Amino acid sequence: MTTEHQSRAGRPRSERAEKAIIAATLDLIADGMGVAELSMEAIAARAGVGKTTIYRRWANKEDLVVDALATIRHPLPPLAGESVRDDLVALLDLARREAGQRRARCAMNVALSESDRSKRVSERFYKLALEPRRVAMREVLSRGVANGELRPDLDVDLAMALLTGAMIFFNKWGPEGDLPEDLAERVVDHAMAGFAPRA
Amino acid sequence: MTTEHQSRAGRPRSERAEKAIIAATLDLIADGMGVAELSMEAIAARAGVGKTTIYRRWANKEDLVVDALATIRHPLPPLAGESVRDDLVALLDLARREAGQRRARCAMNVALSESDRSKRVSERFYKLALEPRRVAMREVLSRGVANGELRPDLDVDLAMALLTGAMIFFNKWGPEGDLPEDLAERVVDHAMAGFAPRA
Amino acid sequence: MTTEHQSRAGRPRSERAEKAIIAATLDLIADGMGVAELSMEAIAARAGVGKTTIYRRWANKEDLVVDALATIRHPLPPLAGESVRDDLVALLDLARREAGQRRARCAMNVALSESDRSKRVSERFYKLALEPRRVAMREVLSRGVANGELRPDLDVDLAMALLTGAMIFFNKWGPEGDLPEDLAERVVDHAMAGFAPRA
Amino acid sequence: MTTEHQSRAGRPRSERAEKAIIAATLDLIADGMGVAELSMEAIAARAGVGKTTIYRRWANKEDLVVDALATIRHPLPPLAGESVRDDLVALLDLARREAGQRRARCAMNVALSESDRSKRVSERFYKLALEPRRVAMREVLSRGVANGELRPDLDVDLAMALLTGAMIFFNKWGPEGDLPEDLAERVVDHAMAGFAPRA
DNA sequence: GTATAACCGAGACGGTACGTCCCGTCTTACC
DNA sequence: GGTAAGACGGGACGTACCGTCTCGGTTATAC
Repeated sequence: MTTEHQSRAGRPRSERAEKAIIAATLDLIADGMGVAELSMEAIAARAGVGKTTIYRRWANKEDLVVDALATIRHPLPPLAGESVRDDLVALLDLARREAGQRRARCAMNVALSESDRSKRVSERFYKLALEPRRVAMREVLSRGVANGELRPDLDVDLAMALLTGAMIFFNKWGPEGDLPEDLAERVVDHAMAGFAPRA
Repeated sequence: MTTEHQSRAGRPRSERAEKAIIAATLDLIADGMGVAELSMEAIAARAGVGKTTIYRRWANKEDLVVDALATIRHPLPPLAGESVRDDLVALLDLARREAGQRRARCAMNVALSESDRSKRVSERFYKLALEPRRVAMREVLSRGVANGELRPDLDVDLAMALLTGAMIFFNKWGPEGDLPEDLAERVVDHAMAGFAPRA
Repeated sequence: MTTEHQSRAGRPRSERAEKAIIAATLDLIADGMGVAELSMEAIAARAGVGKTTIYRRWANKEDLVVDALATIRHPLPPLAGESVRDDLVALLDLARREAGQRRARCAMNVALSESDRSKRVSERFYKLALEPRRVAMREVLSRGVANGELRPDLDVDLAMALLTGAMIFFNKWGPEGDLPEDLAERVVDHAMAGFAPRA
Repeated sequence: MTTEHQSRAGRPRSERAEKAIIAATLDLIADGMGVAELSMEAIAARAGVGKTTIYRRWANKEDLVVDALATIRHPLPPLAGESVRDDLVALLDLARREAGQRRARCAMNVALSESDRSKRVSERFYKLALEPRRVAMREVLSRGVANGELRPDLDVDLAMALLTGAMIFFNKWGPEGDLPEDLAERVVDHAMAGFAPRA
């Protein structure tokens, strides 16, 4: 028998409250607020919750924001695994599509913005949102190197920086409005082919 | 009496104060604050200036930050113009070196972070800091396309995104401490050669 | 089966908890808190008891304080009954000695202080602590009037106010530290003799 | 010329705000609140003032309350100076009349209540409200001793305690409603004559 | 002997007020 | 008229308690 009753003494914390807080936080962030403009009192009010209930779970605003952002699911796209090119396109196209969504976009901004001041925020976000994709991308590239689709001396980290960085750049300073649908394809093709003239 | 000084009546604004304010702002940003955490009262105190003196010149914090960041010089490196590869390396290596400097790094962070919250900050930063380099880079690439160093169907914008994005990426999520000295070279070489196996 | 115990079903209330709560309350009051500063959570913690256990017995802080103060014993001194003067001295000297005790002193303060805010506190205190002494004092004075020790037209209530009031006054605004040992005697002598010059 | 300009740098504090704060405080106290129930936020709101403006002047609620109570004028009654008896009656009758007024009554309660916990409050109140009367009463009694109206060995402090204490007692535990109009006279007469039968 | 019921401690709940910090504005005296 | 100083009304911060509400568990009587 495994009665490993982990429950602590006293009334257990309300799952309902927790969800309401996270939801309120994401709503307010998506409503166009930056992390700094976002107020705990507004979150509490919107969630129908006392401030205490928030501070019992998170020590400060940033911690809450991190966890809230972390709850946004960033599922990996299905990778066919047939060609490196197609898999990379799938991965990058996910980023392109997310750029059009308020929540994901804000999450990215927040993660980028806090990096120097509060390491924890960006590190946490990195772990939860970026890491899985980077792992997937690394596998795709490594596989490519192994099976000869990519050149054997490829610097995988560098290749990832080129691909990911390009998407970040377009996200930030790309053309107004939605990014072109074939952007991911073109980025991958250019990166794989290089700039050199075809021999 | 006809003193022809066009200046308005009264005491002229103190240049000294203005400089002190800008300096204090940059110092505080470099001391690890985000734009939101940065406080006008702290700037005024650090600059030895009344808050009035700040608000007379800038309507709010953001405007001040924009101008402060703008004062950071972002000189272009000398470009030999002999080969596309060398010129690109020179441009990217500047970014690598700046990543080691507190001020420039923080400026970059601020610019990246504020993009949603206050378009003006990141746009202004783009104009002042990135635009000139992008123009230079575009020239280098276009010249390469023209003279056959690069393949004729190269998407120059996309190539710039790959190169710039990689540097931004390393800046943010690269290894701890200074970036390796040959980073720029390796980025350029990989980008130009592509990932495909050498035929 | 007809066990005639009237007690309701279920676990009986813990006498131990009740005593601990009262003790904790008095301790905290004696530690220099006013009724308002006194916190239920501190009482519960000090008593090693859940807040529920307190609120099950008392509806609010005031009720608890009232009951706690009521548990302080205020025994009457033995009255020889031989002379009005000696009996009055005995009664007043009790008050003088109590002024030196933390608990009794604080109880007095609380009773005095809460009179407007919460009538119940001061009324209850009056009933339990002052009333018995006033009854005794009234008897002493009445006996004196009856047996010619005191003048026949003496206003007994007023005489009691003079005597009691003087002790309260010294309690509150008297000299620092313990009151002089002969204070009760002197108060009684002055009150009985009056201020007028001896004929 | 006496340009002893005491003014400090910066904008001077608003007398208007100060008065509004004091008035709001007294209003709320008179509206039946104890010191503890009284809230700074309510005071600020009622006074149309930011909390900062209050805290700039007073460190905490108690300090404010003390000063607010102190502003209640407690003018001395005119003393004819013809007889000790009449002057004492005048002094005590003032206390009787004040007992009927909400504000003065609350002030007294507050002063009494805080004595143990926060010495400052009661000491300050004592200085401002009670001291002047005690000085006056002492003078009256001393004059009486000097000119033979009172007996030469009278303990003036003790006499004052009897008189003042009696009034405090009636204030607290006297009959419901207003005190009888001739109370002061009767207290003084009893105290001066003593309890002893007239020789 | 086993339900059942009221108790117990712990501690989370929605709130209110605290005293602090900073906002962007206003108001002085001085230069 | 510009300047440093600093007060202004306002709003959010994170903390402390309020009095209420669950929890899992204990301890009695009642069946």
